[in-house]
Amino acid sequence: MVVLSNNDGCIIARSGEAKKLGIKMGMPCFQARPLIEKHGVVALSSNYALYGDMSRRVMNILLQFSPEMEVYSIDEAFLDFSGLNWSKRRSLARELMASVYRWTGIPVSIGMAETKTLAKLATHFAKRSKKAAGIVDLTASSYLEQALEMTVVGDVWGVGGGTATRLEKWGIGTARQLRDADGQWLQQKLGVNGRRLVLELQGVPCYGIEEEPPIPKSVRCSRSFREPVEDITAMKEAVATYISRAAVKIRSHGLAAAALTIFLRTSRFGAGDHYYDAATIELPVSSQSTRELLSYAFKAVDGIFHPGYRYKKAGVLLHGLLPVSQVQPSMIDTVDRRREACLMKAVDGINNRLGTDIIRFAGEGLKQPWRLKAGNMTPAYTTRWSDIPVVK
DNA sequence: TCTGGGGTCCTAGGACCC
DNA sequence: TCTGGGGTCCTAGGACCC
Repeated sequence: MVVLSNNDGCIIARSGEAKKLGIKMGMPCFQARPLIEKHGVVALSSNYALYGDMSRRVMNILLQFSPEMEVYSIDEAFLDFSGLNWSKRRSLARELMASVYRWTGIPVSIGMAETKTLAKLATHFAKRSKKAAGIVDLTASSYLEQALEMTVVGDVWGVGGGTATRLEKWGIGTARQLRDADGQWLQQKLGVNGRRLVLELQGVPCYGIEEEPPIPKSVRCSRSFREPVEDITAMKEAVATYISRAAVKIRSHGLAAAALTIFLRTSRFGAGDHYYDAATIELPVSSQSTRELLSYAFKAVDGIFHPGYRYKKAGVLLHGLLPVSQVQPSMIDTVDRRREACLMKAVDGINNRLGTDIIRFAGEGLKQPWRLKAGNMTPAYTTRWSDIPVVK
């Protein structure tokens, strides 16, 4: 089985069997099509409502095992187990694994170590080793050397493709060699991140547990289109939809945007005309009102839209985000911000209670033919009444 | 024919200040 | 002949993460 990205474009998750067939991460779906058809691979559209909800359930269980927890991504979290001895850690980890499995049906693996980088490395082995039974503890462990030796440098957390190639050129091919590299020399080569990498691998923590999710500094919403968009009305509908999404998001954090950027692009692939352009507008007063943001966004689209191109993607960025309470008002403001805030609060309230998009802006369009395709979606088992599993 | 989406951090260089 | 020293802020580009 494989899971596809938005628009059923790329392969973004694979079962063990799919990996064995040679289907690569990030591969465009159409390239994998022959393999998929030949071996009867099930290709599912991504179902973020389901994944998000299941993630939230898992995280809530984890929270019961350590109050010091950082939700790192949709399927990863860091927990602080410091101060516990080996046997206590071990039994807690086992209990945690069993609880998540019992309450959600999701198998998890656990890596423990002195630093985040080493803990990530430990999970790598926890996931793969049969003997480990899902738990690997590298804290003051005799296996640490072996694990570092067996890890290629590109698999270390924080080492991407480009850095891995450079490191290998300097004769650093394994995590162990990276740990033993000269920190000062590496700092010259890779900047402060190089130094942190070495220290973290040596067991000196450079990154703490971030319990509070940080307030976003920018919010982006962009999508590829199902069919290329050639008409400015459809383009404005799409941009309005993205603005609307992004605005809901900043309001949920109590933020206002000082500026917005709109970008349009044709396909990045193949021959023919490639076009990309972006326009940024600084607002006279920071705003979180969809209506106001929309009026500027439309002006931006007018400025960069050129008929004749087959646009494949558009997106919006809200930046310069600041808590509403810190927004600098203007003496010559033309917007009644109190009224606007009441309106947005009412709209968000209704949509929260009755379902996303119950109320939306006319500019977002009705038919929205450019909307994503998702050809093989699993039901939203846990977030939609009509999709709820039935016990027979 | 068909190729995702959303973030953060760091650095170098330029402009500017006293 | 010779031309200081110490900062901050902003931006673009690169790298990384999931």
